[in-house]
Amino acid sequence: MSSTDDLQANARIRGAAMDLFGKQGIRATTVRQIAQAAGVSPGLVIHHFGSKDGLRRACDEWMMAQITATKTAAVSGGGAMEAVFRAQNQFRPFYGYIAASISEGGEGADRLFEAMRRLTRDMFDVGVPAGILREPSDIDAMSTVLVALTLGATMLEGQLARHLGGEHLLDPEVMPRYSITATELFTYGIFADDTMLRQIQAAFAKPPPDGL
Amino acid sequence: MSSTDDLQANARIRGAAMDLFGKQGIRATTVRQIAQAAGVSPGLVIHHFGSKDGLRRACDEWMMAQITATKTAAVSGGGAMEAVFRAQNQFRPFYGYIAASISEGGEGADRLFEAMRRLTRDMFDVGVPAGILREPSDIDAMSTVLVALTLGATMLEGQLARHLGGEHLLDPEVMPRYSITATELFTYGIFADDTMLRQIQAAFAKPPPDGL
DNA sequence: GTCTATATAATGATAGAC
DNA sequence: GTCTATCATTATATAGAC
Repeated sequence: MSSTDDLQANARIRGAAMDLFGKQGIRATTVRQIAQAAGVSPGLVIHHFGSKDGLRRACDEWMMAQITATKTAAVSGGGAMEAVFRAQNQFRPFYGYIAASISEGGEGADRLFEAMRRLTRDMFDVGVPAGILREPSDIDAMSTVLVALTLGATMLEGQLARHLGGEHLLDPEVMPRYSITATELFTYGIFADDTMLRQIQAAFAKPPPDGL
Repeated sequence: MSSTDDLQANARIRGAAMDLFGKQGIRATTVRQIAQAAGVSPGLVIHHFGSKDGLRRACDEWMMAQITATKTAAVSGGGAMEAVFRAQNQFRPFYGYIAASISEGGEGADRLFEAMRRLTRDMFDVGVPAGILREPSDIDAMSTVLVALTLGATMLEGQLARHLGGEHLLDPEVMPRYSITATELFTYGIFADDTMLRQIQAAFAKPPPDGL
């Protein structure tokens, strides 16, 4: 019982921390706020995790465990592409925390970004042979850029949602408009043809004629 | 002379603030750090701007002035599309600050995001008739999403650059790979065809069959 | 395990000399 | 205009009772 209660308080504190870290940023979130949200005293938070940074590390490790566990399940199960998409959606509630943790740096940030990049790369490895995704010319770079764009947009969720007619990305007025627009962008791009792409490829292929 | 020196110190402080705000975030940056970077005492920073928040407001206002000034120049000058692209590039060094200011909220954040969104929308208004850009089905949503994606990626510059083989986005090893990949994404998208787009459009067009 | 103090460090802001 | 010294506030972390 006591060990069960312990685990519950532990999990409640971690959950509250990930929620607030994701919404306000890690530095902007105080131990007192976390304690209040979890319904415990500030002292208990430190008692369990040693320090605020220890709590943050615990959040990173929990998140990593979720990602690796899901990846294993996705690979072993049937319907590979659906599983990969499901994995992406499954983590959307945590995008806020992931983005905050990565953007504020620290030890776990690199591993967390790498895990997300791997997840996205797996999506290409499965989706290209399946005929769902086109093959990027630089699959590692494309995975990296996609993760940065997706996580980055999460950090600006408030502005995004406000301009799309709501408060949060998951609001019923906002979500359709965002999903359709993002999918349209990832289907057709924004350029009418490949003129710009060839210009940029050419510009970087040879040493520039003059400065810059 | 004295007034000239005053302006110089003022500008130096503001410049140091925008640099550090952009790199570390506003909350994470201390008045002492800004003072040291600008080569002045912490007291002088407060003396000139009243408070840390006053300094931040001054940065927002300076940034807004730059954007509006450039917009005017771009519209009045010839070669509209080139001017718009030039405007986008001109602000890249400040993307870090813009993203930080917007993501940490406050008074100026909304105006700043709106200014960037207008700038991007103008790009479509000029680029679509010119045959350079395809017409999005929801041009306001597309402008908003593009700004969020672009600014958001800036916040993760460190990770982006690290995976692309360098330290900063502007490094000579990193920039070509990033530019080409991003342009490829914005030219071809990632999907092989419009299957996914039609699925999502259909899913949101009618009330979902069951929960969610 | 959990709470209530309390100690300590860092930060934004002020006051007054030059 | 600029600096040094200081204050007041806030936040993390500790200590000890229950």
